[in-house]
Amino acid sequence: MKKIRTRFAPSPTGSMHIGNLRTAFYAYALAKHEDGEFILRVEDTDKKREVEGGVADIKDLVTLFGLKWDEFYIQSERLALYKKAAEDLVKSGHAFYCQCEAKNAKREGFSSDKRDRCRDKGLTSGAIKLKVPENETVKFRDFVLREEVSWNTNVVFDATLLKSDGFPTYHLAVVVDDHDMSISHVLRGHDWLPSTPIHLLVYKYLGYEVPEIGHLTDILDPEGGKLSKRKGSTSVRGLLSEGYLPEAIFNFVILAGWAPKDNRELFTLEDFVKNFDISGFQKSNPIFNREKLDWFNGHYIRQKSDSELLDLFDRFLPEGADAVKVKEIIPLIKDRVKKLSDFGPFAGFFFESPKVDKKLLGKNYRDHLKKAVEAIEKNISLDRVPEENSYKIGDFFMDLRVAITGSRFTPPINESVKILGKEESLRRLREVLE
RNA sequence: GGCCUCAUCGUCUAGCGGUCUAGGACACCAGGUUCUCAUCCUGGUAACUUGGGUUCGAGUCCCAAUGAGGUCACCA
Repeated sequence: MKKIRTRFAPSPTGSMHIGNLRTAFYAYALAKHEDGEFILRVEDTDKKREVEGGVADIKDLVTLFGLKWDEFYIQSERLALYKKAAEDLVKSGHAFYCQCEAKNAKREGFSSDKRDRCRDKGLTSGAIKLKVPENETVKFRDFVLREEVSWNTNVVFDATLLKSDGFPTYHLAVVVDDHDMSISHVLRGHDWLPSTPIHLLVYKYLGYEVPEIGHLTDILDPEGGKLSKRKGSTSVRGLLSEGYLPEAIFNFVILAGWAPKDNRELFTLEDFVKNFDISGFQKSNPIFNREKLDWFNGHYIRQKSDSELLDLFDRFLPEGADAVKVKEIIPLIKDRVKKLSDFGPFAGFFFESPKVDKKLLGKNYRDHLKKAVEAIEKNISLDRVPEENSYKIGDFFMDLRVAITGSRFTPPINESVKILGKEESLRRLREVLE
């Protein structure tokens, strides 16, 4: 059987989106499940949109999520290849030079002209465009949709293959590279489906064998439409900086658009590769569900050891927080946080004296707190105070909680007082009693 | 608007002609554990878009309508 070779081909044009990352996971699993090869290819053919450090960022992220590429390519270093292919197409009569001004899609809206004016001018320089034939049928079987998709070439436009600056467009580069790199399965976003007939024609005219091609679903925004960077953070970097673990992002994202036969929910990359099956691909677009991501994140946080968490929380700690104290706090908040950035909301009171809203206190709070002060001064367990004074346990601890932390929802208050220390605890109680 | 794709609980999904009085997960609700919150454990509410076919039999196959998404650049 032919070796499976897939590629992840992002553009260094901005921060990576979770949809792109998901494509990488799928492509990786598709190859590795069959002991195939995974190739990383940077598609930097639009020099206007390229961002500084984009390539390094892609490599960093792919590595962070545990994907190892077997080969690495950068399209801007392969320009001669594309130029040759484009010129070959002109020679064989399937492409032509064009010197028209670039169209501005934003201004013209949807275009109706499929055929280019330069088609038969016999120009010998400029951009190179595909000469699309009239009234032919092009088709392929999509391995994700498991369905044949076809077009009449009358609806396909004379796409630009080589720009006048010598760089290829996606349409040319993707075909030339996938062939040159012996890619067996092309996996890409749904948004590429409408331009597939262009690629099919290029494959045909270049005499290349067409690989398996599959189009993935788009992850949708809860408001409807494609995920946009404006609504919520959907860039991978953004999620990471909010305190989501790579394990959680991975698990969440692979399950948006793919599902195992046995309803299993928890996957590591290794599990995913092992269980991967093409028939698990979904056909309809999933909606980005923050609650489920939060659940995965909480789950994976709880899987971590306290010392691992100490490192993980590092970026989210208040100014000057010392490691010894943080280490004591971690067991108390581990079951409570959904994101690493929740450290502040749950444990901020350890580092900064809270403003206590007296309205949160019960009517007997003065008695409760006085007795608590006495107990702490004498090093007596706070657990004994309610029974010795016939206080309702819940009421006593709630007043103590509010006085110490300023909130009704906190980690266990007894342990918190111990971590906070005798001095500081007494200081806070007395301040409320003043 | 043309073309393309899709359609099971609120969300992610299982289901690939009879085993579906439709299963799981998140969320939600209720109960238990508990000094609060949370974790954890129990239980519960909740779905086959509509209309035609095909078939002994349709969530599962076909067609249409409707709805949703994508695309129509010398961007990817």
